[in-house]
Amino acid sequence: MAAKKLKRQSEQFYSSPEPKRKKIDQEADRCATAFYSQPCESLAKALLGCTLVRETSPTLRLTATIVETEAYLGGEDKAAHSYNGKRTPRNEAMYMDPGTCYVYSVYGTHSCVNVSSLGEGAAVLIRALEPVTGVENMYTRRKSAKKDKDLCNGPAKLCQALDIDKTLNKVDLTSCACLWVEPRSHDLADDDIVCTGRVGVNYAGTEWSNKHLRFYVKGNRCVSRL
DNA sequence: CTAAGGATTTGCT
DNA sequence: GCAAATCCTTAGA
Repeated sequence: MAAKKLKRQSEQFYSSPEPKRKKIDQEADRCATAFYSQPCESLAKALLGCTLVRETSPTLRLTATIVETEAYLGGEDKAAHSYNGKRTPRNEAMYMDPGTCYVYSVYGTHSCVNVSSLGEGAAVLIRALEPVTGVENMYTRRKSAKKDKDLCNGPAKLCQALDIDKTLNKVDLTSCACLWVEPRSHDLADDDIVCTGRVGVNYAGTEWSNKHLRFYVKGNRCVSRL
């Protein structure tokens, strides 16, 4: 009986457009609204060590550990797309509920993925992952990657590896059935988190590019740069 | 180091 | 409306 119901739900689920899919059963472990509802810097650090899960088909699940993030605060933060409360069609997701996915394209060909946090226009950029499952499939999209650590060691690389593009903009990570985050399976001490200036934001001036709003797991081979 | 690349925004007419 | 400048990057000299 239950199995039949689940099968029907599953069929409905996979026949609807991917970004619109809602979860059909209890995920074993998925970060919920309470997790995302924390200040940007705090969420950026909390995401380290968590698992980003991307289901691209009924039979293919890609997972990778988050090892590098950056906080974009909105308001005074000149590096943020939402600087000074600016709203555009592009950055709407930054103002949506905590746990909303913000995917934007940069330099034309590349996508980057962020997670909305608590605060107006505040979001966390995911900069690097350590691949865990579905590695072979990642290589099919990451043509130039020679080693596993090259698959996801950059914000646009990870999007390509996990097949994340703008069709996933504005999805709710707490309910989307094809993309979500799972909590840390192991503890991560504060001592193992390195804080530095953010990458690629020199246009914002030294004050904001040097602020320690970039976080990565100390010693991890998959971070985008030293 | 530089070129590529196209979506997005801005600043005009 | 259209043209120009900008860009949270990557791959490959």
